[in-house]
Amino acid sequence: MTDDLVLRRQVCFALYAASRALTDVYRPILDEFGLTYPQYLVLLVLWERPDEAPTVSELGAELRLDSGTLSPLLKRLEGAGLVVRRRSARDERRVEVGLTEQGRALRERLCDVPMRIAQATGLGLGELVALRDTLTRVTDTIHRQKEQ
Amino acid sequence: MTDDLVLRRQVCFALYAASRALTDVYRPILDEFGLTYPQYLVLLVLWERPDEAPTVSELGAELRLDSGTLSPLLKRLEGAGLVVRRRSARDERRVEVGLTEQGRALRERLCDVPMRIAQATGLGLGELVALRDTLTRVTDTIHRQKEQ
DNA sequence: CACAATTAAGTTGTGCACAACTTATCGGAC
DNA sequence: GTCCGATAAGTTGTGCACAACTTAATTGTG
Repeated sequence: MTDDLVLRRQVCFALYAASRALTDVYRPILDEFGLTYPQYLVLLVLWERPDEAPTVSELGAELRLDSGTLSPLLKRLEGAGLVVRRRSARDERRVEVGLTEQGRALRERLCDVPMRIAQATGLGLGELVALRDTLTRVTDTIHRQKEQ
Repeated sequence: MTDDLVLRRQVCFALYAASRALTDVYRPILDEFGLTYPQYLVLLVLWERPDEAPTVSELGAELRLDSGTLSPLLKRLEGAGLVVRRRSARDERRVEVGLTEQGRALRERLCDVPMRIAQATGLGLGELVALRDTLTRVTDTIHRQKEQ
């Protein structure tokens, strides 16, 4: 019963440790491009819809990050010349984030990253898909509870 | 093929998102005790062997955190009166971390936390164990690769 | 014993995350 | 048109993570 407090038994620690371990795999790869993992995530969203120029809020909804995290991160991506920010014409509160030519071009240079990461996990494709779906289900369950 | 770059397909994002979502569940619970999640993890290790007073390095090996993270964290736990740090007698380089009476007592007040977290995931016990084991396997695989 | 290499903890600097707050704009009720 | 509440982004402050470095103690080798 109080054995529940043992570190190795806890899913949460396994999750926390695995998340950091995977980020460790990303780090040297992304370092070559001067990117951090959260910056890479922002680029992933932008690459998915290269002509939409989502707002900061829309990026945040996708990644579940708020402006307190995204504003300085986007400023750094802009400083690196990968992204442009511009106030929306019809709603001056919004800031639209678009890719520069350089940011667009980076996509092809990073397209083999997911495969390299998948290999590092040591899991098969089926296991990876199952793991992803379980984790997504957990995340969605938690967020659904939070909204009530 | 380049669809591999889609955010929702990536295990890593699922992992990153799930880890943060679970920390969100912990936050209000641990807040009542003035703890953060990493601080709680340190206490978990200390509760497991309450009479050993592990060194900073030993804590770090267990949690995979370095002194750059642990030193200030332990200083805060000491400030909160939950932990004491003392230089080892036989090796003055080492710092041993022990529980105070207050830190020891906290264990009982937090013993129902794992169950509350498990419920928030929406997963059954079997799924939780399977998830934990898969994640632990991934983490171990990555760390084994890193050592070579 | 001397001293170079190693080890342990701490410090500094950068970049997330997130809470709490501020500023500016927008939309609706009147 | 005016004002009030809501919304969007940014700012500030705290606490991780982690790289790179510093300081101090210890170990190993000649």
